[in-house]
Amino acid sequence: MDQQNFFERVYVVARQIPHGRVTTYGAIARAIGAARSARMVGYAMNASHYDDTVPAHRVVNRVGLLTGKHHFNGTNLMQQLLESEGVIVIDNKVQNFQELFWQPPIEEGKMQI
DNA sequence: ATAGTGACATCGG
DNA sequence: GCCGATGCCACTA
Repeated sequence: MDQQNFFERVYVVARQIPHGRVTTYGAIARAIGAARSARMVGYAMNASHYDDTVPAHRVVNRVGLLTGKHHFNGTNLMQQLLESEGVIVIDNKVQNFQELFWQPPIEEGKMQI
């Protein structure tokens, strides 16, 4: 299928993020069965700029910090988008991150649970 | 084929 | 509890 590429797999999962929720790079990495490729998830997100169907602004690091905001239109666009969805963001950090955190469906076949 | 890089995560001091 | 260093894997040059 299309998800033969690592990037596309990341996009598929990222698109599953519910509106007003956030997730982490590591969570996505695990969801696609590449728990140790969290860095690549962010890398894939960078390429997602060509695909506006990927809500990269809903993906943050494990502490809820908007590390990738610098890659957006250069300003607080990422924060604005999150706040627009009801996510409180203060100082580039997601508030209630633990509550808003959404765990993507783990592909059980890819990873041992 | 090798080397360098990166929007993370984890361990150690 | 905070800061520094290391590991990790896929992509690009």
